[in-house]
Amino acid sequence: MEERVLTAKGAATRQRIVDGAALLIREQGVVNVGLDDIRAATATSKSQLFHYFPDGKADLMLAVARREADQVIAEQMPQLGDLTTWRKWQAWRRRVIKMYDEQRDGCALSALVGQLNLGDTTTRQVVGDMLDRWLQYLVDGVEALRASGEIDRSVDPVRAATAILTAVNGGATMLVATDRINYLETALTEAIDDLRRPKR
Amino acid sequence: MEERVLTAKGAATRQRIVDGAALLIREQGVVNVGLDDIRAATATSKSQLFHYFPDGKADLMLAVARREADQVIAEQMPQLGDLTTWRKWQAWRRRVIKMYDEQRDGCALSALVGQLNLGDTTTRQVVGDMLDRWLQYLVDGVEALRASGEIDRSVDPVRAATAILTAVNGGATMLVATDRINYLETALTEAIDDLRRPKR
DNA sequence: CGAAGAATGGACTGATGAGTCCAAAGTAGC
DNA sequence: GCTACTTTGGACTCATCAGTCCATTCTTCG
Repeated sequence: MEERVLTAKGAATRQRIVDGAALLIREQGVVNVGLDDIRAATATSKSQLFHYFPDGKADLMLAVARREADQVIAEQMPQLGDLTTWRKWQAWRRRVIKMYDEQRDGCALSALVGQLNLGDTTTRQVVGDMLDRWLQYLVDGVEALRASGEIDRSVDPVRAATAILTAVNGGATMLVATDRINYLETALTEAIDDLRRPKR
Repeated sequence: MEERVLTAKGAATRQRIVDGAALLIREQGVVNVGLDDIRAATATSKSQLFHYFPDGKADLMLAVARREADQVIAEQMPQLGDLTTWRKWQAWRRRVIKMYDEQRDGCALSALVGQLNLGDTTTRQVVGDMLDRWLQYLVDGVEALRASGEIDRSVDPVRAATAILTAVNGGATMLVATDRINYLETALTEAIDDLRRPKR
């Protein structure tokens, strides 16, 4: 739980390990990355790995999970944080699609989600928190559109935001599974366009 | 590639292995299931595993993948195959939500998708085919609604079906990742309800 | 029956990979 | 520059697990 006392050098090494591990895992998947691979890729020794992550691989994987979860949000900025007009929503949409299209090898989220051990509550927490933050940005965005009158009053911001978030995640999952981007593209576009369709 | 000559007994054993492996994997994830576990759970011997799956674990995993892919479709029947009225769409929707809600431990699809090795083209093919079939049922359903005038002519069946399929997959992924069903419930409901909202 | 081939049992091998350990090198503050 | 602590190197252990091999028991069918 408690972080040990780390010197600047130590902190840098720790970070190097997490970053290197994250990269390897994106490229090859959790299963195919061993501590020795990480060691080699980050120019460290076995003892360093266990020095900075006393509980071993699980510990390190959790650190990677946290890093990647933050990354997922960070990659969408600044657009995600400023969904105040229809035009900006479109910019975010394009950004997301482009983002996943480019790094189709390694969607950080999917690598995380897909390969977590069933019942791993800590990782679940990390992912859950990330999704909460993500959802909140979307809710804020929908509310902004509603406030400015760009979409109908009858739109429920939380429900709409949830639908959009799910479209992104579903699209990303299917992208990884099938290497086809069209699910993401279509579903996200439809979900956003639906904001402008009047409810009945 | 070619199946060997199997006696009835042999075929039964093979099936027992695939079924047992599938169950174990749903419960514990691919990573935590070894050939010895499968051997124990199915009352078989090592030589049997390699007799029926000459290429070893990868071979067996592929058989499991195929089985599970079929299962995903089969579990939604007969509703999925007869989405001809609005009422039937609702029945299917409830069915899907209930299905995932109950077996939240082991969504066959997610277990598959999440844990496949990156770049495993054969598994990708299996998943891709399954999604194609699934999508086709949805497209047929949307077209039926359109033909009967229950929804607007302007609805694009393929796009709408894609959005719905993505909602299910995204919801399922997030269910596994967070143990929360609400993403699936909300996103699927919204995606289906959007069918009835007039385009502009 | 009686061979040919299918099905089964289970010991054995070899590789891999997580985690341990101790000793050495660096660093900080007094 | 001395002591306490952090950081680093890397060999070693031990368990796990996929895959091999051969011997034995069934089945089928002429």
